[in-house]
Amino acid sequence: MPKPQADPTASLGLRVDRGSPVPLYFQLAQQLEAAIEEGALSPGSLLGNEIELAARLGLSRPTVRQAIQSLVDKGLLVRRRGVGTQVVHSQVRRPLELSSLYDDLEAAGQRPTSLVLVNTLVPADAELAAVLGVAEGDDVHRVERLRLAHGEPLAYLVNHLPTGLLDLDTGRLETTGLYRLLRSAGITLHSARQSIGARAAAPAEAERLDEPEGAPLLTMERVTYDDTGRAVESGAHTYRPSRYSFDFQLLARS
Amino acid sequence: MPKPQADPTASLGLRVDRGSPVPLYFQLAQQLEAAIEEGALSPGSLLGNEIELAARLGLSRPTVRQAIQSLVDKGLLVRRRGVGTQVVHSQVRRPLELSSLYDDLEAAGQRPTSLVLVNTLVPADAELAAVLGVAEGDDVHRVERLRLAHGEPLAYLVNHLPTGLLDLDTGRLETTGLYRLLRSAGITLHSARQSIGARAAAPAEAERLDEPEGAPLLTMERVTYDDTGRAVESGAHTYRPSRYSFDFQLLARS
DNA sequence: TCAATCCTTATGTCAGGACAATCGGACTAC
DNA sequence: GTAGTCCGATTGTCCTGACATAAGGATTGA
Repeated sequence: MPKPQADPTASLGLRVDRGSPVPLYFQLAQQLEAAIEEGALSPGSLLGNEIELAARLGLSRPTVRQAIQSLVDKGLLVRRRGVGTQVVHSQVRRPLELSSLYDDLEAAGQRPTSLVLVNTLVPADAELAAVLGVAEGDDVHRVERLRLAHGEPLAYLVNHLPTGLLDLDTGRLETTGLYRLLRSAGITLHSARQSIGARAAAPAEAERLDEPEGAPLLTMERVTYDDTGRAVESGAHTYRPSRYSFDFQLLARS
Repeated sequence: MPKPQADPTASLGLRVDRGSPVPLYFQLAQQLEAAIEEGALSPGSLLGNEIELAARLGLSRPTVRQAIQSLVDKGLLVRRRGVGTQVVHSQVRRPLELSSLYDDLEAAGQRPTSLVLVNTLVPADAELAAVLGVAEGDDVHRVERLRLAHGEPLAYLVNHLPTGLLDLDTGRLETTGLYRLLRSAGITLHSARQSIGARAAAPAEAERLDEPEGAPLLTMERVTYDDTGRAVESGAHTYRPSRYSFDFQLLARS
């Protein structure tokens, strides 16, 4: 007896363009992701088997698997051997990214502004030299910024960068994020080591952020590396906890 | 002229056991990872091309690629078309995991202890019912714990769980972490939504954690989902920032 | 009625081959 | 000398085919 088990991908109008330079598996992954995002593939529904899907699209099974796997890695799908592939119905789907505060705020529609307080060269002390991988006493960029949202101070950002990577134009620092500057200088960001904590505001910090002395502050220290393992940035940030918190989603790795 | 360009994987004594039920790509990935970890493959060195490696091990290229890709996903390797595969030389390699505070402390050799203050059933209020996906007024587990390290209070943990998933034995809660209990109950943890912030300690909180009133506290709120998208746990934790911070490594997703 | 066994179905693993795209160095032409 | 071009090396993409493994339901047996 033929099961009337509808394959939800059948009615999606999926198609791939073999003339496009975009890889086939990527085209498929994008279309599936869009379908999930807009609800055309409802959470919890089975996806219909890979073989059929491959046949329907005129693709090979490995290609289809590669597309599906990329969505599994993103946490959108779950595969079960012997059962099928299922749309996970998670509330939020924002993964933890290597993103800058600026981008985060902009995405949240907060219209962030930056005030560059300091943009200069300083000799690296021992600790800074160690994390950035330069010699002690070598010049490094030092940037201090105040990030505002809706005209209110939100965070105080101190960053150090090795010289020679990019030219830190104060004007551009005020209109965009540091990560975006790094990327547009041809640097491939690879990983970052972060530490998030809290402490009481020292007098100078308190004044900068318009908080009372001793108020709790959220702190983040970070070192960012490019794909060669070279440290490209180190930062020490303090946030007003009433205006900012770190929100993100974790995925269980396999 | 033959290039005397030594393939560092040649001298590693790599071998796979076809009789083992462990997938071949996984065996290879483990051996490569071990070699990187112990320094046999030095940071920055090229890995030698996939074709040769496959031939040497008697594997097909897709299998070797799968092994390498898994290490790329972990951030240990970087591939460059036309160049080769390179060991990234990063300082730390701990990824951000879906791990419990208990496991983290244990891994750090801190010998954590737990004090279960409350372990009972309470009716879910509107907010809790919404995040856990139960009806308002339904009974849910409520667990309050104090986590100690070296006899000093470290964190105060409040968790809520739907009923019917597992039996929360107070004794086991004191000797292990909540995540481990969930996993051993056959629940596959899939993702978690986290929010990390800070605030001043209220009088009751301050006393529990042995901090002065108004002291800064690090806070974390979390909802954990299993692979069907069902919420299996929700927690509100407060940490003493002098004793704990969130340390982790982020990877740029492709 | 209940438990063990078989069967179907789907994903997981692996092989071997082909061609394209890209990087970097060497070579060439101006 | 300098810029453009070619070329070899290596990974990226894609194909076909095969068998293994696990999950779940159906069947069969006590």
